[in-house]
Amino acid sequence: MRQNYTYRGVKGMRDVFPEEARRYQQLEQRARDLFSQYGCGEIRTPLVEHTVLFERGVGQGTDIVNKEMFYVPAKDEEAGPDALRRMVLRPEATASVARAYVEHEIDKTAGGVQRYYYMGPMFRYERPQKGRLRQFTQIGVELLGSPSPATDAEAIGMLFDYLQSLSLGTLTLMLNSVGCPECRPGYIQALQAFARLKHAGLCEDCRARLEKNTLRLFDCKKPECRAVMAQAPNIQSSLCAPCRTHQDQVLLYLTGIGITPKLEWRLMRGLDYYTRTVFEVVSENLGAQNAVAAGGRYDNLVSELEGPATPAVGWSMGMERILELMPAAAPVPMFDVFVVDPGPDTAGTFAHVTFLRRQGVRVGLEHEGRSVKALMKRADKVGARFTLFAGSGADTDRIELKNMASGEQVSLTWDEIAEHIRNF
RNA sequence: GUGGACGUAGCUCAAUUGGUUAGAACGCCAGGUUGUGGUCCUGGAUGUUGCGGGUUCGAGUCCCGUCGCCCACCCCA
Repeated sequence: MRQNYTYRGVKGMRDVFPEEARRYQQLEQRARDLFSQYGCGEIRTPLVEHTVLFERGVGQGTDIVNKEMFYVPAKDEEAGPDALRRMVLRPEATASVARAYVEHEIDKTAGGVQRYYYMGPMFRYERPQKGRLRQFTQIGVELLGSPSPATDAEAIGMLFDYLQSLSLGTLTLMLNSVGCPECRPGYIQALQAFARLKHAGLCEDCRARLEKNTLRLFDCKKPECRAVMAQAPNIQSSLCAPCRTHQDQVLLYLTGIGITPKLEWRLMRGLDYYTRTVFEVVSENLGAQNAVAAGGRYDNLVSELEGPATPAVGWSMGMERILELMPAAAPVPMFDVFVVDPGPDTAGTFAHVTFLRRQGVRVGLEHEGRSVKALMKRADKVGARFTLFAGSGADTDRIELKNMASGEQVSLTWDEIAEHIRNF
């Protein structure tokens, strides 16, 4: 990698070359196939949104909004109120999906539960480290319009099935409930009361969290704090009856499809919009950034965004983190046939090759006029199953087609080649 | 934003207590008689040792700065 390069790419943003891009494509394909089985259709929302969407949707107090946004400067001539001139690169997509749902009045035009999946880049201005980039890719699912615990289970089931099909090593699915506006405030108060009593045993960061983001007290990694928090009041016993029932039902549905999440009462979420069910999938092989996917129910987000009361549930996963866990697949050959034509005049060969390509054959052809030996090496290196000797005197009707594995060589006309390869 | 490591050919690494033309494997390129690969053999190319400054007779080796990258914190996918 060149250092000190004047035109280098932006920090925390990667270039993906074909070999790796193929891995992304496989994940995407698998997602499209599976999610469509669940009746989900793809939704594509813009990479740029008004800042206020995330301030309102994700939450004013969250780090994502406070320090991780990529701002997009507005042009001077852009008119409108201030709020609509401030724009950012999206840090996540749930708020965008909810926004689109409201903006297009989907509840009126479509009716029923809306089931979407999305995939694409997200942007967060953070210091890069293992498993964390400034531009990263998420695949996510959002199911809007259903309050049913079965929908929670369905969303989790999709995620589970997806990850299961990728052989990623040991993954742990953790689940919890963060309650609702009815029962959560009471719990937070109880938690605060507890933490104030234990104030002396908490680290500096946690003392700050205590006031600003009480639920996040559980996220501290310091052993002292963890020890203290292990004694903290359990949100599970503070849940109101409807939340309690909801969770029981989710677990019941999950059990029915063979999924038994680990109930983790300390699991909270960093985004404000979650209600009731929250879950997270972690791997032990990812270093500090160990979450592969996370999500939950957000019954109030749509109405927060001036939409109709619309309960919803969804999740998203980080493709790069999944890729990190996936063993690199064996490289696939780029070509069926590689053409050996040392030149110098290759116009005829070029035309024939195009003829083959138009028949769907993947043909490799170099125009640099290298030696036969060099071209053969290349053919071998790129894994072509066949080589085709063209050019010079014998370029009229019959050309030689060599099977690279067996060494067999046959003489064919250009018209016969495509079929010969297809039948192999 | 905070802390800690690291930065030598395309890649992975080496270079005695600072000492003279900075090396190796792999990869790449070219050959090994006449247009046929994978193995083997021979030969070849590439580095302003990230950049800038300092100490020194002399620095890839030490010091400072800077940029980059990595890991961790914070936080999260």
